[in-house]
Amino acid sequence: MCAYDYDVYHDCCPTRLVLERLADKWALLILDRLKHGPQRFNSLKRDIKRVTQKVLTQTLRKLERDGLVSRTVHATAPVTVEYALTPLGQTLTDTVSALTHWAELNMDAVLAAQNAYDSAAQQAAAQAASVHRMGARPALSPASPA
Amino acid sequence: MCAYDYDVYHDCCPTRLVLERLADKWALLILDRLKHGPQRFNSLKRDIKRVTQKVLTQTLRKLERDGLVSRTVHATAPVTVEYALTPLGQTLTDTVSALTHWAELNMDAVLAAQNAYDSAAQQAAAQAASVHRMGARPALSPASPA
DNA sequence: CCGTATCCAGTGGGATACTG
DNA sequence: CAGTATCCCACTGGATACGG
Repeated sequence: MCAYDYDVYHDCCPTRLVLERLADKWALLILDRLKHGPQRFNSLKRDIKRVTQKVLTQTLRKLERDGLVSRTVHATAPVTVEYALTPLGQTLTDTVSALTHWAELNMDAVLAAQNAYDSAAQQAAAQAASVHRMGARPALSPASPA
Repeated sequence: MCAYDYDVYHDCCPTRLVLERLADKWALLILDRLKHGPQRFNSLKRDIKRVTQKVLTQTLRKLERDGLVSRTVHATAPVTVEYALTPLGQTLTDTVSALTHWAELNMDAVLAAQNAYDSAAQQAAAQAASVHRMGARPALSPASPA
């Protein structure tokens, strides 16, 4: 994961470094929340369900390091920290929106495909068992026929 | 990772299920390669540097299960398998292209931001050490000054 | 050629407790 | 409020070997 491990990447396009950073569930979710304006730490934590402080902090640091998100500390009574998209980060909002939009639109189709795949795999497994002739792939989650 | 663990997600939008699948380095890379037309297994393996068979197979299975990629076995002498985007998968190509395109365009900016962040963190750490007054965040990779 | 099976090290990330 | 620190386990994904 070390960004300086360049010789590991000498044989492929360096955009993969950036892609790896973007290919992160939490980063995408944070970027998505930040589209709607600056957010405080706990606000993000509440918005993005089921994320722990540790992971949220880690991800925000990575995004800050990559110049996508800015971190502003307000020296108020109880310290207040605001996270916002940098200009660079804002150039990503359209793409992230496209991704989340696609997810919303096609969620049903994906779920249906999963069900079809699983039931097909299940039948194949059952058949292989009854005929007692192996050859069927176990698939991802065979939903054990018990 | 179980897709049926719905109660885990009852308090957030279910698109996250789809997003989690998409937020995968290898899946993105595969989708990107498949834009250019169907590919055989070993062709993909050669194209996508530094991916192991196991991981490539796993990722392809996930994509197949989600209905984004089709798997066609040709019963030739040495078995031949072709992977291609399904119609559903093709609706994602534009978004994936946008992502990789962004990565290419802004790679330099990201790298520059990383350097700036690291050197700033390094200076802060050094200063904190000399003044012997703690308070600086260790940052991600402080590039130990030692 | 296209996988699957097994082993195993590394790490992501959850739970929890503590600070400024 | 906004973190940091620690423990620790589950899972990722690499290497290797074998099978259809």
